[in-house]
Amino acid sequence: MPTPIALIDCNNYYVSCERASDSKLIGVPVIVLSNNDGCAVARSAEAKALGIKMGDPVHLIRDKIERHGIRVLSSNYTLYGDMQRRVVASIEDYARDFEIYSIDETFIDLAGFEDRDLVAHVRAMRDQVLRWTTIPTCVGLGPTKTLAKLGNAAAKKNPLFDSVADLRDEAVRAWVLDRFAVGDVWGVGGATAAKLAALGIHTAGQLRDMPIKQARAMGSVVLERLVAELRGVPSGVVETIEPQRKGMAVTRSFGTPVSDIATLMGAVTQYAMRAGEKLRGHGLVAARLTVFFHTNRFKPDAPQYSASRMVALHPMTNDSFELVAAARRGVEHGWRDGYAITKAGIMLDDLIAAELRPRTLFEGDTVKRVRLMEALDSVNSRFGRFSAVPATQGFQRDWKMRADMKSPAWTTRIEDVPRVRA
DNA sequence: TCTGGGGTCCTAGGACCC
DNA sequence: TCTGGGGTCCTAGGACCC
Repeated sequence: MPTPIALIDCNNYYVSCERASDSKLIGVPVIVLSNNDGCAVARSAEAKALGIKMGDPVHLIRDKIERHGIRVLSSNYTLYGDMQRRVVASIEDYARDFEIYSIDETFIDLAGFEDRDLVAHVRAMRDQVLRWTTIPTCVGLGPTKTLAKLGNAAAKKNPLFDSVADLRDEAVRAWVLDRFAVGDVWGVGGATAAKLAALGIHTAGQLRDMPIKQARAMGSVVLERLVAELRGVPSGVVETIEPQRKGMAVTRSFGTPVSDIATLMGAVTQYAMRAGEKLRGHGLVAARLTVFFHTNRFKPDAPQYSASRMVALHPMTNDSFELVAAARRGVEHGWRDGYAITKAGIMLDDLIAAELRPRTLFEGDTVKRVRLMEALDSVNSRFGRFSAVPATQGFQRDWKMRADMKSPAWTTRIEDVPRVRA
């Protein structure tokens, strides 16, 4: 019998975080938007009931928002990150090992707790999260990660479960799988769901019963493992040590389109500066940088253009100015006049720990540059991001993304902490 | 009349996730 | 006017080598 695994997942996470700080948002329909205020990425139960879907572009649901008085917020990642820390702290007593899977989900390895009533155990855990953070959660229990995830989804959807579904129980598991759409299974996306449908496979139960060889032929080892997991045979474990990161990106859509190279250079310079800061924050160096930019793909009638240029970084580096120089070279090579660019980004690949980086013969004075970067980071951390920037970044940032309805940094900036009148 | 087989490394692109 | 950002993993195919 495999070790039981639990998945705890916060309900409507971004909305719940906003409600933790502003009680006026409780009981009314609320949505939180993606970066650039583009689409709805979190919805309260009330907003879901009004038919707002995940990923709905906000400009297409304007009338609904006004008609029902839906509260709309820009995303506030500082707040969500800080709240995550608090959620994890509330879980710690209930698990010896866990894997933080995303900003609102954690897998828990329940090895060593098997002699307990695990349903009571996870109920106590979610009570603790609620008490300490006000954030409601659901929990799925199962012999594999896929089944824990599926149980979590069932607990969310079906009120019968009262927020906790235990799929270790064979009868419960079979009942849930037969009613669970195959496209909602973790790891089955649109492309795979379409192929499965052509074979008459529409439920998680049918996928579980698919011949393993056929699964392999259709969706390679990925689908093969998935079928095994649905049968209760683990093919992945709870990863308790954080893996070495392989790549890193800073990409943004523009608030208004950009049609001249100087402005694009300004934006890309800022992204490269930020990418350098992220690299140093993780103690890493990169071996290559890719810069890309493109026009608006949602407007097929407008002239389309897309460029992507890879630049090798040798020696490997996390020096912001080297990254900026590489990125600017890439933009120069890829630029064409006459297009309205709406998005650009920097990607860094082949990362390794800075102290493991290979040395080269002609490095110059790296000590000075390292100290310069340290000074830059400390200025920006003390006086706010982008206090010290290269002039090439420009001062007119007309392209910067929209975030018109962002809540204050309630929990992380002293001026924003709410006051309570005595 | 006849033109190998097998291995590694790298990259691009697809699919999926939250 | 207006459609996010940041990741992972896998495979196919080309280049190269002996």
